[in-house]
Amino acid sequence: MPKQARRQQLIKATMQSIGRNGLSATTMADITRAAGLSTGIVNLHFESKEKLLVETLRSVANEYKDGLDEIFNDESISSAEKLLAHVNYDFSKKIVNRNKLSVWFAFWGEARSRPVYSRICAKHDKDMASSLTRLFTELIKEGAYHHVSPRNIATAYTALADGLWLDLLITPRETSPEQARNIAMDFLSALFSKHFPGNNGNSI
Amino acid sequence: MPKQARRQQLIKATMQSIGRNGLSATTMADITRAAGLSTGIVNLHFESKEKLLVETLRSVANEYKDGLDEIFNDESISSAEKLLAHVNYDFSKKIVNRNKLSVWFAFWGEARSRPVYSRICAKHDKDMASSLTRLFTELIKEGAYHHVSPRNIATAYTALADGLWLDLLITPRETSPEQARNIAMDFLSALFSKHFPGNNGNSI
Amino acid sequence: MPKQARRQQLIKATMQSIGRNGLSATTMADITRAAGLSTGIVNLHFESKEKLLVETLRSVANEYKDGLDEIFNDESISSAEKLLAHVNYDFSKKIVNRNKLSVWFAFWGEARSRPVYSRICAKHDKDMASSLTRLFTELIKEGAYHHVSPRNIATAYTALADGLWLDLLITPRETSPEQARNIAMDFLSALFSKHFPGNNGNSI
Amino acid sequence: MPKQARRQQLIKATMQSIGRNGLSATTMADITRAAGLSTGIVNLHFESKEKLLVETLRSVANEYKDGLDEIFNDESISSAEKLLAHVNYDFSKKIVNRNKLSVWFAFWGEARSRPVYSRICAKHDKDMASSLTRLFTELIKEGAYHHVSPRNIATAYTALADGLWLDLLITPRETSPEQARNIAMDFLSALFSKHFPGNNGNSI
DNA sequence: AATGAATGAGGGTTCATTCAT
DNA sequence: CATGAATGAACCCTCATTCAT
Repeated sequence: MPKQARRQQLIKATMQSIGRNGLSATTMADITRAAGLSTGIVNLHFESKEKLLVETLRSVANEYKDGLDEIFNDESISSAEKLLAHVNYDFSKKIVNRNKLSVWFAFWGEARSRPVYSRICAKHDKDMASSLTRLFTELIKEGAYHHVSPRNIATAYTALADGLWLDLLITPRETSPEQARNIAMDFLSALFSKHFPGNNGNSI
Repeated sequence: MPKQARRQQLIKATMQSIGRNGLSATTMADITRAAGLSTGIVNLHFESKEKLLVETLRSVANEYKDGLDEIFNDESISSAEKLLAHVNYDFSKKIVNRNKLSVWFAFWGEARSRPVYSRICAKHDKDMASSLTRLFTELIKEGAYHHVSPRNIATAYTALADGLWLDLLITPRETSPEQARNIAMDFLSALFSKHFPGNNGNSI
Repeated sequence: MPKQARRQQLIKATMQSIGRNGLSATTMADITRAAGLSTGIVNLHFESKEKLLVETLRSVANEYKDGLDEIFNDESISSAEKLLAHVNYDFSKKIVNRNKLSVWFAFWGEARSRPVYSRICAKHDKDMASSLTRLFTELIKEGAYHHVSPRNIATAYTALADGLWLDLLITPRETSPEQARNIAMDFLSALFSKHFPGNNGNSI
Repeated sequence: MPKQARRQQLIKATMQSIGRNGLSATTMADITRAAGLSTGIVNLHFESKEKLLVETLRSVANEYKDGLDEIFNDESISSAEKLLAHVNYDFSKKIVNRNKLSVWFAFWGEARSRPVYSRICAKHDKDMASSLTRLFTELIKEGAYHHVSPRNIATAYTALADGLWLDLLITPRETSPEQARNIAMDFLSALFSKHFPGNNGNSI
């Protein structure tokens, strides 16, 4: 089995275990069992548990970013359409699932005391913010006058999405991805009513 | 020393350790050292580490709720003023500090796989949501016509605040509590321009 | 149980295990089992296995040195008598036994690649050499003319004793402590026939 | 590559690793890396690590013995000259070097608890002792009257040489092979002044 | 013959918990 | 009540060995 595939297999098993047991209760034995492999395999491919965890975080972050980049780089659609695609993406099955959300919150919980996690999360946030800011800047150029800076709108949208993810993670019975998506769209409608007029009321 | 005081002392030490070391690296020894007490003291007063952790989460949640209740129950101020006070409270020194934010995110990260944490967080969210919903309902009654349901506005605001807390936790150098507060106010201004006209642009 | 006594107990158990199993096959489990204590006890009292091993080496070295110091400091006997006592000591039951000899050779075998061991052994050798040199110097002063320097005689005696210990360790059936002692005495007789005339032939 | 050459290559790599890292820290990976070969190679040629180690000890012992046999079997020189050659050999570059001394002491340290090592060392000692005894017997026959038995002189010389090797291994900065050789010669001079008159004082 | 990815028993260490003082 | 020495299960990691290639 190719080296990269093995690493990916182990990262996937790690995400499963974090999803099922939480980060603090995730043991090497859990991970290797989930992968159907032997005890020593992680140290063979990642040197240590810690490095596997870091790669797992990086993997989730990169996967998220890659999906967004596809949207951002699509030159056939307008900025508003990109934003719409962004929201749909943020609350799609690919992103909103127990394992991946668990990974995000697990590492956010530890980030403050682990510089490595912190750096990865911070860089990710920065990347996301600058892409979104560009988008909002263009929307405003297109005539959507607004007194709030594009940068702050970007921060607000990201915060809103993260907060909605929390609801989806903790109270999945009371919040559906669909509802969360509509709430996010209502936020955009409130700010850019010309670009997103149609969603009004959907989130109810 | 009175029993309750000792328990409070240990809960405080736990918060400090979670703030400094993260939940997964917080040991009983860390906690008792931070409290200046001996090894066995936690098991004496809380039976187990797990129960101390649960009480710590409960303590942070209750403290937050108590502060809000004071605002909600203040009959001398209007709904709009209550909302303003709420926002100010959410980003005040009392709430936004390393230790307490660390506790929130630490337990959110583990909540999915620990029913006890999940239940506490879910109940807390529900309480907050219903108070906020009532507030937004009244604002709308007061003439702020809006097509989004009060319930969803409450969810959105809470999500926004949680997401901003994440920024304050992970990138404290790039986000100040003041900025976060202003972003939250901009959100309310966008929805309730009549009640909150003044903040426009402050968040820039 | 007093802290020092516990440490001594563990050092003794370590010596036993090194004597029985060799250094490389000595596990923490062996040591704690030999001491009749639990798994974690070594890390509680010595922090790590490595530190326990170092303390074990130091203990054997110090015990040897203490015994010799008693002889060296005894002002009621002559230099020649001290030397005689030294030889008797070197091949006495207190020094020549499986456990202690095993410790010496185990650490000598690892010394070259472990600076900590090396330093301890080197310091010990230096101390022994200077004491012995003083003794030989006095013997020569007392009229035992000799063309070999006292320092070199000391080195030679120490080397001879160490080498005889090796025989006692590896071929205990073919070499008795008594024989080894006599061979060492023959060596001294050859160099200081006036002081040690009587042993001639005993070693046969 | 011929089978014997490969085995020799691995034995050499083992000696290097024992010299550099010590026996207890010598892993199969160290050995195969030092040999520039792959992981499984040792088990292919030696079945197990243990057997490779035994062969390494045997190799060092045999090499030492072969060199001595050349001296013993040289019929063109006298017994005294053989003894002189023996001493020179014992402290020559071929014998006194980090790797080989490390091997000797490493296995001596483990010999007591490993019958295989013990047997090899004991046999080696016995062989050496009998050759040396023969030599000393002849020297005594040649008129060097001595009251100590040839056997014991042999034992003493061997012990002295081993002990000097220890100095060379542990405190190489304070003892040179040259000095050690001279000390050994002084020992022989003291016993056989007629045969070895010249070294007097060299060791100073 | 040689490789090196994979295995898994066994190692040292940590740490929540206990209990005699 | 409070202490802290002692316990031992469970953790992560190492490394000799195997075997498909």
